[in-house]
Amino acid sequence: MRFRQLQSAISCPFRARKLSSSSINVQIKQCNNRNLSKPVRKKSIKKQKAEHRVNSDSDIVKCNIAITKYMRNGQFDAALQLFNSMARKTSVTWNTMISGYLSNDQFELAKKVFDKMPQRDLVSWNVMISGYIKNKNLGAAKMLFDQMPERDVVSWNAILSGYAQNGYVDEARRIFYEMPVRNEISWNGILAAYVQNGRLEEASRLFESKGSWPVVSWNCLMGGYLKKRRYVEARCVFNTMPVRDKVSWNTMISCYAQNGEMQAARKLFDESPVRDVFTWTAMVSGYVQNGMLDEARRVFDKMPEKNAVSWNAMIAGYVQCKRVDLARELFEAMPCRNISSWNTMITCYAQNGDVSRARSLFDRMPHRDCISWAAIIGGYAQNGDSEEALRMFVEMKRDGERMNRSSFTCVLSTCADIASLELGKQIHGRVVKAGFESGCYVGNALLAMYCKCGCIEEAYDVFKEIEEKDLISWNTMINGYARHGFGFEALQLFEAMERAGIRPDDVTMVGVLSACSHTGLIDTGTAYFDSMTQDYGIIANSKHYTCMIDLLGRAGRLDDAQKLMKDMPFEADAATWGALLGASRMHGNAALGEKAAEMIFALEPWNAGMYVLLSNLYASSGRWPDVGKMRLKMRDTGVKKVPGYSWVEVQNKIHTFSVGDSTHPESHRIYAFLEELDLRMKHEGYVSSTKLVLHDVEEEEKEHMLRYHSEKLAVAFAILNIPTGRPIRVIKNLRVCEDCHTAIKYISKIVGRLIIVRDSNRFHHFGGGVCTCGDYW
DNA sequence: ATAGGGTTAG
Repeated sequence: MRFRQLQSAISCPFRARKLSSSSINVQIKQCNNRNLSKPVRKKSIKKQKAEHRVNSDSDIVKCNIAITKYMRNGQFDAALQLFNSMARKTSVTWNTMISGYLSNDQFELAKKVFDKMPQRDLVSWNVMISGYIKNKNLGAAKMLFDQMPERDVVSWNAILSGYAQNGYVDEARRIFYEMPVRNEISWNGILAAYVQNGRLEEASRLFESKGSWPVVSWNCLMGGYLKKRRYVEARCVFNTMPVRDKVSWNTMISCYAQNGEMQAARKLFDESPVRDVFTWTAMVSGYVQNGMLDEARRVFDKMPEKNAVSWNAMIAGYVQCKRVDLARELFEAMPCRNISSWNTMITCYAQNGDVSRARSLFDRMPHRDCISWAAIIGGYAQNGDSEEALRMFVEMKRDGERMNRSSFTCVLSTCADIASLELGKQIHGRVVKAGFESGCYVGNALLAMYCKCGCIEEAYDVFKEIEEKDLISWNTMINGYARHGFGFEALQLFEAMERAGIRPDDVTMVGVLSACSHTGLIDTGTAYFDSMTQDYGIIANSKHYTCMIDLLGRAGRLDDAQKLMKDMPFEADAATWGALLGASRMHGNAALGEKAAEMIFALEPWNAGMYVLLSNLYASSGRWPDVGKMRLKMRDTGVKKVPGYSWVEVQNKIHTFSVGDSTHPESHRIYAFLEELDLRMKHEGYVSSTKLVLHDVEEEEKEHMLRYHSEKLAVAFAILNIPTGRPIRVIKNLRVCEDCHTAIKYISKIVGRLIIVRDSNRFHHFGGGVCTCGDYW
């Protein structure tokens, strides 16, 4: 019936031209000759006679099919040419044009066709509604939905998914209950609404409330667990689902890959009945995320087909390990760059100190989004040019990048990553001006920024101001306290959270357990660990186990820690072994430490930090031949020790220091001050822990080397340049060295200052001769 | 036979 809606043809402007029916067929034939493969052409020649006869309905269908094909090939000009040449059209013809333009990201052209269309049918409205949603204009979509003369289940499903994609879960639920007819896509729509917005408990409750879901819904739920890094539950879904399609396999492979279980991922990759770009890309990014760059590259080179995501994953891998040249090489070779590719490269240059290259890419890229702006702003901030960073921030507004909540959030998270407190504070000011302060999203970003910049009190002030705190707000604050070594505050806040009736998730519990570990609350920690599954349905992941092993290990219960590790339902990862290693070192169990270190080696042969740690372990017991072996092994595997550096922000400028650095203009003053401090420290009883130096050198020489570590230089510089009474905030890219840690404790007492050091793992608040980490990290 | 709504990777 619908095919016969020929009304539209009457008002078609080209009817006036009186094209003969044969001329349309000629047109089709030409198109076929130019663009279609041989078998199709043969067929059309065979049928040529029939097509010559009339301008029939079947001719129109043939044209429609041809238009669809053009559109699928991205040839929307050819599609338009054919469309224009048609004397008669059906509404399907028009709808095909609209939908084709939309799938080619030509929203404006689609809208033009929709507006010009003489008689719209249900499909036209539905297509346009989803077009608006895709174009991030939910308001306009809703307007069309309200305007349309009649709605069917597709219209309702489209608007439901629109609400879901824009975070309006409650609205989506209302739509779901309001709609007159529901099909399985509607059910999947409401399920996806929960999943996409991180409300997994509701999703799983919904899922269990009803039997028989289509495979898409199983995939949706599994993907939700993947996004939340709840791999155990994801695997459980995978094992339970009655039918599996390609997406199911791909999702499960991603789960393993992201959880660092590359062998399991590989096994599933081999077992999977079908492999597509997603499958291959999941493997590439899995290897990348686990630092196995060579393996990633091998898979990447073998891929039968690559898209932008595959290229970007590989490039990001090179960026991660600072292989700037390889990253650039791929970026220049890739045929299908998108915004993300440009953004990755900009970040790459910015993080490697080449802001001018970053800027030149930024200026050259065809389109910018808020990530691009955050990357370039962060680049300037990170390289000590806060003025230019702020100027670009203003520029962003002028460029039309909407200063919405998400761009604030973006830039704030950049500030957090690079710990650029001054810039963060300036942006905080602008957030207040824009009236976004009390909102949850921006509030959480501000909160995280202050936590990561070492301002735990300011973070709490922001936390208090957030009107409707969500799970993320609580998690950020609890984990912030825990990472700063304020275990007591973290636990208090957790109790407040329970009183407020907010259900904790796995992330919350990581904060809680590590707080227990830092405050030495062994029984409390054990009780929380045991109860979290029963009370909240949270299945312990490797991070929870790592906290527990840390907790037991710290208390010297190495046997219990080992037993817990054996009882884990999955293989221990490097972080878990790392906790055991730390405990072994603390309690002088060299044999166990060595075993742990070797396990970490096996799991992460590229982990340079581990070589150094193990070298130190050998060195501390005078096993110099083993130290030498380590050095050889490092050279053979091509692992490069990441150079340690520390930085500190003074009056809007970031000052960076590396080991034995003498390039800073105030170098002489800094060294003189350190000499002076050294004398006073020794007077107080400080003895440098020379046993930790990697090399077998004379005692005096060792002491000399230790004194020049980057964190000490940064601290000394900061004391000299930051007015008394204000805290000193130093950031280090690696873990703080043990000797420096001891020294900074003394220094904090001698100069009477609060010194906050953020290292790659946690925060240390030094004051009055002690540190909040309790000398264990 | 041709047009519309739901799931996966950076």
